[in-house]
Amino acid sequence: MRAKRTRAQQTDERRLAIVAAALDAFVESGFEATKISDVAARAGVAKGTVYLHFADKEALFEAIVRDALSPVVQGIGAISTDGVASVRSLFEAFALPLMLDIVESRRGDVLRLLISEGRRFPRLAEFYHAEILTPAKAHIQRLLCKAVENGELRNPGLAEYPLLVAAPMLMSVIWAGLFQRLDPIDFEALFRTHLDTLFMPGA
Amino acid sequence: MRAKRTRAQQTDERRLAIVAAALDAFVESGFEATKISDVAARAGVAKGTVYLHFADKEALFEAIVRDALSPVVQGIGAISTDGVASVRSLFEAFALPLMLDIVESRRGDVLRLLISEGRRFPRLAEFYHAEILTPAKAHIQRLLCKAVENGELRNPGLAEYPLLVAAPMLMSVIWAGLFQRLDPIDFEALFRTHLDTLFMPGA
DNA sequence: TCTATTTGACTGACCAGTCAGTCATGTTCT
DNA sequence: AGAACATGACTGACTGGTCAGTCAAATAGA
Repeated sequence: MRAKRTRAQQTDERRLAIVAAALDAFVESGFEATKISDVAARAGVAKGTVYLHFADKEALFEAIVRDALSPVVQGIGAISTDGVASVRSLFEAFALPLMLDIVESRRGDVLRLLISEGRRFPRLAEFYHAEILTPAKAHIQRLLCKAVENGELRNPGLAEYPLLVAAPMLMSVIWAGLFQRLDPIDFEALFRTHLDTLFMPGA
Repeated sequence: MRAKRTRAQQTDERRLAIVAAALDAFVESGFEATKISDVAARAGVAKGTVYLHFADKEALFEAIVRDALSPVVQGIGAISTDGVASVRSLFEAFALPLMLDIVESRRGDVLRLLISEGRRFPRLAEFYHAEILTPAKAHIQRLLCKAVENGELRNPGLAEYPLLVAAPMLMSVIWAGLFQRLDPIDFEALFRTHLDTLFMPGA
């Protein structure tokens, strides 16, 4: 039994199929090496159809990266610091699963894609910086300041460099993409050791 | 006054010119987008000449990355731990300048290139892993063990994860490539804060 | 029927890699 | 020494193939 669909719905579905196919293809091959005909084939659509939805290859690329990243933008402010015993427990409860998800999921692929192609797409780098990095930095910084208040941080100066807290995640994403098959790493243990380094012992 | 050159010398010079030009071109545009004709033009040489020295575009790419990375291999074992007061001072004396050099020099460009193209060139990823990462990891680990003996490390468990020590460098390289122009970072201060986090205070 | 949507063959530009020919350099002979 | 010859490094026009983007024709919905 086949559900009836309006034309508008079909069009939307096609667009989503194209976006999903394009994400796979770009992640797999990078921008230059990805063929629009291949994206179309994966989406079960003719090449021309891709051009009904996106002006050109660059527009398609930027659209899928923005789409994939937008949910992250939403989630960044979600963690509340109110009435929480320790900042470390917050990190363990939220940052650790988030990191493991990013490293192992499609989001990690997108991050790698951005790192690889960012220089050729400065607008994308700007978008990422403005919409994700800056809020994320501010959020981490807020948490770190709270941790300093609580006397949880071994090095209070860390509050000025939230990027140092995030660096192991970036490294893990890159490692997962390039070396995990040669030399597997236990990312969870790595991240826990990182927390042990940041926070006072015996909390 | 023009020095006389033998044929062999001229050939060598041309080869070097091609390698240098190719490095610039690949760093600037990535593997796919780089045109051999452009490499040739930059080297002041005809396109065919490039193919007298390198079998194809991939061979040229691998050659320049290996060439650029080999000096790093040499230098890794050079730091001695004998009769040094503190491991931290060793890091400050050697690792900090090394890191600043990598972040700001051509070596950083090559590292970014490797991160971007590594998935498409597994042999290169393997080479980098075997010749650089593994020895570097072992070396850092040796230093960390010594630091544990000295009671210098705030978190002795860190000795199991030398990558955590290197993560800020990787992050800096990526930041330098993508965001430094939007949002400059003082890499030296960042790295010093990193050291403050790793080592006991008041050393 | 008539219109909006989709299709895929087609075009034009582009580029990796080739190869027949050139010529500077090095070698041998007188 | 100097002329005649041999070498092979270098050149760049050319080939074969690829692919982004177009558009006239086919198709499916209203």
